[in-house]
Amino acid sequence: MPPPEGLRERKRQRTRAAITRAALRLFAERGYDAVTMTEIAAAAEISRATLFTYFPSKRSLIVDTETDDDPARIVAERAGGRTPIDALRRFYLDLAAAPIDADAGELMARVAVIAEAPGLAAGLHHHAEEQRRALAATLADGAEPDLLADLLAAEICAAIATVKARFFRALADGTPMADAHDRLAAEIALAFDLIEDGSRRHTTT
Amino acid sequence: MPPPEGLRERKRQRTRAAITRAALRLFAERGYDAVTMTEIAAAAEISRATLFTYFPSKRSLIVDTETDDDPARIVAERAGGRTPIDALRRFYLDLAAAPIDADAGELMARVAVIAEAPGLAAGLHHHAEEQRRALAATLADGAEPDLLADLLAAEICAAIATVKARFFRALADGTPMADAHDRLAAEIALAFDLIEDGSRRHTTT
DNA sequence: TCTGATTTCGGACTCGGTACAGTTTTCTGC
DNA sequence: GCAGAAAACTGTACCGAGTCCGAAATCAGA
Repeated sequence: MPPPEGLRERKRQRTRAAITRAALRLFAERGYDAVTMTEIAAAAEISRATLFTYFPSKRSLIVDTETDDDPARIVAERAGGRTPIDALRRFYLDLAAAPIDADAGELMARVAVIAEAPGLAAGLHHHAEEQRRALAATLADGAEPDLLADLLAAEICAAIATVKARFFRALADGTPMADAHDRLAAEIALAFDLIEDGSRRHTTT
Repeated sequence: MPPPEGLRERKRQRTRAAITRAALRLFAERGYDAVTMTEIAAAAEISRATLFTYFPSKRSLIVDTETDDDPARIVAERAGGRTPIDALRRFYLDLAAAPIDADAGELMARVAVIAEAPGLAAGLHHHAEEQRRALAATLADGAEPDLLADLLAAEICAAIATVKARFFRALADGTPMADAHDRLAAEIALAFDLIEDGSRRHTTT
């Protein structure tokens, strides 16, 4: 269905696009916290109530959860004989190897907004916390996670978040996409090496 | 100054105590999210505006930041010749060995409230995030942290948070303080071993 | 007791988010 | 093409956290 079916759906997607466009523009102009939902609704030419049917929260306007890597799922669906960490390492290396398909300009705008929104990290961490919990449960095969599962899940999620943050930070600071992309793969490899081999192998201090 | 100086100061401390008492009671009765600041003010017999001069946010009513372990400080002030991880391991083992001095009943009430407050983790993570950033900077000797410093800081903070969470979870679930306390030391030791030696040494999968 | 500084107070305000009833638009079956 | 069901949109009223302000009460020092 190349035309996405129905006029209703088409309109809806157009409205949705108008909202994100307006929001991103306002955020870029004045910063996340200085823009109100009422203003975004006005800029997108819809009512405030309607805005909340498209996006359940202000945060959801920039934190797209569609492109969602879910560590727990990756571990649960790993090929036989492969360790959880190996599966995760491979997945994220593949992810880093793939080209960025999204609109680079829009992505950069998002990154820039997120990079200097102080009140935004909390929401991201909430999402990360759920992923961590799920990963711990998966590592424990669904049972109540023991200490090792909890620790491993926490370390893995923390490492992934760290590498991601460094990637986006680099982009926001002006590093060309190609360079940041290259570095990303190397950093992912080191992150997983550190988890598997321990810090003793990787530090001199 | 055994009488803390001045009638004003005495009154202030009494009011502060009344607020925390009222808040903790209400939270325990109905849960964190179901209690409003207006209700707390009424229960403490002060005005809502005054309540906000004693506690700047609802969260601050239960998250006492006074007993504050700061990893960055611990690393920065470690004895010469000791590695950062060693310093942290020792500090947290000592912390676990020390008896709990605070009022056990009130502490348990706090823990119980926090354990089932869904909208509370965000604030805690914000604090944790600042600690993580500070630790990374300290590990990098104040310079812009490289990947290794970022990863180590993230893993350490994640591990500490995990062990703490398991401890409080156990208490909230009814584990006697003595048992939870014993387990705490063992879990801290394993957490730091895992960071130093890597997961390969500690898992069979 | 008078004066000046703090504290407290009530109330109005902002902003994110929810609830709802009523209207418009689109879809579907005839 | 039309009637009615379904969905989307709107305005408005509401809630709770948090801020701000002017006025009143309270305290400290002389």
